[in-house]
Amino acid sequence: MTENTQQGPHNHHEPSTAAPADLPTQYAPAEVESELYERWVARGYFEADAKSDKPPYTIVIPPPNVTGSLHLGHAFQHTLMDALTRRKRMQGHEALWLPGMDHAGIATQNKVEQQLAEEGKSRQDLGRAEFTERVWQWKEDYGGRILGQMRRLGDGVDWTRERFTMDEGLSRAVQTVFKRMHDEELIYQAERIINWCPRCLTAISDIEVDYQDDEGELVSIRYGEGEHSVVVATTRAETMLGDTAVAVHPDDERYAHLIGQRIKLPLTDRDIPVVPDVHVNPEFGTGAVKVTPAHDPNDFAIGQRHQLPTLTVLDERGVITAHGPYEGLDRFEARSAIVAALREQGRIVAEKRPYTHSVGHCSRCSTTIEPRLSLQWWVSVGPLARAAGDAVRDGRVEIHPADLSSRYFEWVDNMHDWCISRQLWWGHRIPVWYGPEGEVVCLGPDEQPPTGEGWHQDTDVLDTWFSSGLWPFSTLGWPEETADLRRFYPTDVLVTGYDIIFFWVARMMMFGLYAMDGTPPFRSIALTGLVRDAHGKKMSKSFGNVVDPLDWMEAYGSDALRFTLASGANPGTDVPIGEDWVKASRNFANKIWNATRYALMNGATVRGPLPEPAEMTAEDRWILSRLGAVVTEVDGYYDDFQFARLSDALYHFAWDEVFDWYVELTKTTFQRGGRAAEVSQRVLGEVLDVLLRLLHPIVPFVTESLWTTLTGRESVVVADWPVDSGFRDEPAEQEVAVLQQVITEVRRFRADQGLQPGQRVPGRLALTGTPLAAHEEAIRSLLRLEPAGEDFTATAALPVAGVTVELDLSGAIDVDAERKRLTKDLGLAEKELRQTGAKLENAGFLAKAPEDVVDKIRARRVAAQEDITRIQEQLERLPRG
RNA sequence: GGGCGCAUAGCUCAGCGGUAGAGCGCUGCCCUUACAAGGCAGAUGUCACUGGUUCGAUCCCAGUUGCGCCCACCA
Repeated sequence: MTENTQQGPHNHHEPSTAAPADLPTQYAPAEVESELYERWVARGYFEADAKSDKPPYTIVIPPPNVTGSLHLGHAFQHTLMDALTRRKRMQGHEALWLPGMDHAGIATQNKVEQQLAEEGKSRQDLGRAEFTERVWQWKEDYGGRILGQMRRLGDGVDWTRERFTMDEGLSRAVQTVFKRMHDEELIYQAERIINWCPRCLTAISDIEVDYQDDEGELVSIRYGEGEHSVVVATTRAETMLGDTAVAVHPDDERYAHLIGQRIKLPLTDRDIPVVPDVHVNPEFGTGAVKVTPAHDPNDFAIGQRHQLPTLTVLDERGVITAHGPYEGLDRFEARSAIVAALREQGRIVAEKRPYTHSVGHCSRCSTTIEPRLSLQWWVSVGPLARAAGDAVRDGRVEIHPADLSSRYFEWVDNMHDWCISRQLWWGHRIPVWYGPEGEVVCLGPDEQPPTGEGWHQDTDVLDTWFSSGLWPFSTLGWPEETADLRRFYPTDVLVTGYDIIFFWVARMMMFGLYAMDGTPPFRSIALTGLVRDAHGKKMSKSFGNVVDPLDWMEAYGSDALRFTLASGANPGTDVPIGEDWVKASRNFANKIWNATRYALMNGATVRGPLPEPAEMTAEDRWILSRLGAVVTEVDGYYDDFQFARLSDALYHFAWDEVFDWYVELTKTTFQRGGRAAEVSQRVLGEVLDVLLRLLHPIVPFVTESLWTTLTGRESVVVADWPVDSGFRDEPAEQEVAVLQQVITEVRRFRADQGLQPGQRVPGRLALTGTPLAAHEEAIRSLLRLEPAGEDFTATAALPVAGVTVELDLSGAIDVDAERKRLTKDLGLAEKELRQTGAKLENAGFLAKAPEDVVDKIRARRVAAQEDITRIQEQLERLPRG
């Protein structure tokens, strides 16, 4: 903790012990949330102290793009990360949740270029320096938007440690890693076929290419003449201008006579060789393939095997550069023009036919990718990827849920070298300088560039994921040996989507292991699914089902959104969300609000020691017993990132057990007053105190408002996380279970009889000698039973679990309704009797089933028999209709 | 082409060898002095299909069908 939370001006008690009556009857989130958040920040609750002696707990945020705004996916992951850090902070850890943003090279550059285009300008018009200046300005203007949204969500991040992938410290980290890897030849320059986006005008890596099935046309073209001819098939006819061979399978007898021969390439004055290559599939098409080494990765490989020349015929914008009639045509125009010309020459042997094939598109702008031969920088991933795989394989890093680790392995075990250079202007410039004599110098962060004529820096920048990959340690000060780095690295858990395993997770693993001497960047990886709409459909602009989380937060409160997201968070699975569900969560928050308000009005308190169990009623002991169990249950779920289950457990415990049953059962105790009331008031205070603390990480705002009011203390943010008291009371739990059963049964009877819920009915309770004797008053109150008068004649008797309840309905009983209900129940009980009987007569079952299961079946049979007897008695007692 | 996952109430999803669960929705009654954003009671399922293992299968195994996702150098 920082000085803010220690003794000091901020430590005074807020005037938070408002009289309960002052609390409005409905929770109004919008009014309190932002105020509470700013108070937390001002008090420094979220600031981590590297010098503290508490055990550290660290999460670095997946840095959102500066260009972006908060979408539901962020809100979802942030809710989980916030809950994890808030809980650990309450558990006494030095919890650091480190925020920041990613410069998002290509995405941001595109955005600013779009803006320029609206002004009729291009980045070239501005020049590199002015353009990057403009991007920085843009970042200043819009980049902080998402940070404001994070505050709205309640993200308890340490704002004093906010980082940006392009800030100075992170740039030093980038340069340091680059130089070290360059010197160790893990980074190298090579000319290869890369994925080129003719619109973004840059290379992109394999995973930045989205493949879609596109309708293309497969045309078959005859190369050469007569005996010396061969038919090839292609979907990219325009690349034929760059063909430097035709390849056939070496064993393909159809073409044996051509191997080693040269044939005429149509539309050109060139002859190209026919080469044998085992990678040609004789079954596909004609079994002969045109080879364009400069414009196709496979062809490039064939070219290398046969020392074929590479002939570039398309420029960076996808325009034909080959001399001749097609020069200057766009690749798609050239395609039609060339097919037309070939047809005219009678070289199209089979008419072109529709052909669906997978075509790569730029993931940033959807432009069709053009494979292109060019000189780029690469990371040699072999040893790094192996280490990244091993760290998970040997258990140093755990992936949750475990079955998604196969996706991780699939990637790291088959990784190709990573193209890291981008022909962009926005990003970390490659720290390599070229001299006039062909010198190549890679510089570290403190080294001065060479001076003198003819020296120039590489013009490319690094893939944005290069700096993201350093995030877990660069944000903590690396390469400096900072206190933060020593204290908070490695981080405890990475919370991110399974869709980003390749882009980010694997790369952080590689870089972390490499730069931090084999220490993986996190202990656990908690993978989340994607947020989808209420029908499980992907949210996308084209569907029109995208929701701005701010809208829902404004309407229902941040807590409601957070609780909804947490409730849907089953590890690694997608989360559907709809407005109705957020409403339901808002209702839950309101329920918490009102239940606490009621409790305060009835004297619930946290003051003084908890009374001895001997002084408590059964319901007091029951709810405390359940409370302890819930604490342990919730802790278990946190350990496995089971947010849906812990939310569900808390929801039902709070609403069903505490708010419905316990609160209702204690009403008569409170009315009666006395010592019993004091005991229950203290118990209710205890239950709410613990419950609000348990709920706080998920719904921080409403719990803060209520907890400070309830306890008069500073803030639940810095309260202790509840510990299971260990108190359990099995008899009390059973007693309350019977009580619930009796009450429910009578209520059902009343409902069936059409009695108004408020209508008082003379009733007689035979409770003496049963465990429920002490509950008579509560039962009478809940069931609206009046004392029976002189002329009481029972017309209905409901024996449940040994308790008999008789009601005098003054002859007004609806016999038909009651007979119908009883007959139905009788049928069910008889069925149960048959089924359990069959089981217990089954020798195999008795021999092999575990004892507790057999006992359970026996108990069920006994219960069924009792039910039958009881129901039959009741049926007999009914007046004839 | 390779790999993975899913099929459970009207909808969205939990569960998982031993009496089918939740939320929302639905039906009926109720503005009961905490809450109508609420209370009480209730209805609703060949747990995709076919076989197998088992005393017992929604759950395990095999196959079928239908969806979804990931990977791949589909000329």
